[in-house]
Amino acid sequence: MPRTKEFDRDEALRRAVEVFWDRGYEAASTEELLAAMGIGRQSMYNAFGDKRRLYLEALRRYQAETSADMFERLSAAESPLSALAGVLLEVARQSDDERRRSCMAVNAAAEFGRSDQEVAAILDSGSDLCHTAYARLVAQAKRKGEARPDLDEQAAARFLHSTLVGLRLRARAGASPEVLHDIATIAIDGLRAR
Amino acid sequence: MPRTKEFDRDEALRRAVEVFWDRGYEAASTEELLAAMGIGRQSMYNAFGDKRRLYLEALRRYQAETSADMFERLSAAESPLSALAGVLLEVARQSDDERRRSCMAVNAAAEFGRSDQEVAAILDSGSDLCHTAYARLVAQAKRKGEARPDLDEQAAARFLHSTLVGLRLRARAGASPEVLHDIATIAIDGLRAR
DNA sequence: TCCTTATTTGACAGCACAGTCCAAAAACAG
DNA sequence: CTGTTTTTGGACTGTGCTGTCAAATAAGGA
Repeated sequence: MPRTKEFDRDEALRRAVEVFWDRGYEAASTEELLAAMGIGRQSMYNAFGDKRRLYLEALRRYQAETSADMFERLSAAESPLSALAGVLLEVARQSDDERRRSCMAVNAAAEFGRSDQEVAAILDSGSDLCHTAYARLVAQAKRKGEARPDLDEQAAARFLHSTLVGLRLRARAGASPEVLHDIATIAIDGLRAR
Repeated sequence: MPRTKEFDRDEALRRAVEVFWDRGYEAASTEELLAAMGIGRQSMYNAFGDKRRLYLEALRRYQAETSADMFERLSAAESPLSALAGVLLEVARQSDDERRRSCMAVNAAAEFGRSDQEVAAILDSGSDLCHTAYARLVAQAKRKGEARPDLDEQAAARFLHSTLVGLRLRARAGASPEVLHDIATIAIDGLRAR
């Protein structure tokens, strides 16, 4: 029987996510990655293929985890609109302690645009998931009378998604939690029925 | 007397902006830059110092030009709120023909975060300029009764800035003009007095 | 104990990159 | 035409990068 692996693949990937999240794809060197993952060169190439595949896997994992978090937060709230507000405000809150890393997916979109098909596909699927969730909540909010009755759910969902992206990039650019709080508040207030 | 320069420094910088805008700082190689600028290696090093200084100069120039455009657009409109709407909608319109490059400043913010002090300073000054312009227009809109009277001008200005950033990144991520149009419309409608 | 098989380790190849050096060309004053 | 001064182009340097290779190592099964 062969020698057994000495490292935990999942844990190593988790640490690779951190590095890519901080530094992006290009700026993250393999040596930096290996140091953070705590494994040797060849082990990484054996387990993940190459830097690019490691990145794709890291991006998929990041998206899966963060969207799971978000969906949990969306379903836990007492009302649809406050659930959406909660998600936006959470980003504003996180931006301080989370070392201003923004969101790995937002960074990926900025770094690659649509130049990389696989990256674009991963990001698109994540965006779609968010979009449907937002649209459903907006519809609920309308039914409950929380949101303006004339609101187009699809358009509002697109707006919310864009707002989150903007929030995260403003956070990366150094905006303070108060600034981000303002942004989130105005965005939600604009949807509210008055 | 010395030999006279064979190239137009301004034109060369203009072309460097295009390359950095498309590809960012890291991904733009000097050879790519030189080819686009139409000059030799040594000429670039003589005229601009090095790649980093060229980038900083390109970023400053980009910001000066695009904000001049925006201010013109903001002052030309018939009403404050429609001026703001015009700016947002212009981004939505541009995103098609402009080869999905988003905005060089947004890309720079994503690429560098706050890791580069000089880049951050350039971006901050641009953001400040936008912010004051937006705040003034929101105040005007309130006075004219176009905007909600309870609106906080500073917060609304922050919101508008974040919305623009979001729009541009969504454009880079591949959002269609219709999607961007929706985002812009909902954002402005949220500020409007009803 | 020895053999098979997979992982680890360290060294190394190949490449692309930013930046430098130097000789040749070009412009103009005298 | 000559001398001075700057630009120019091409070759070159050194460095850092990703990815590979081969030998050493570990873990069981025969």
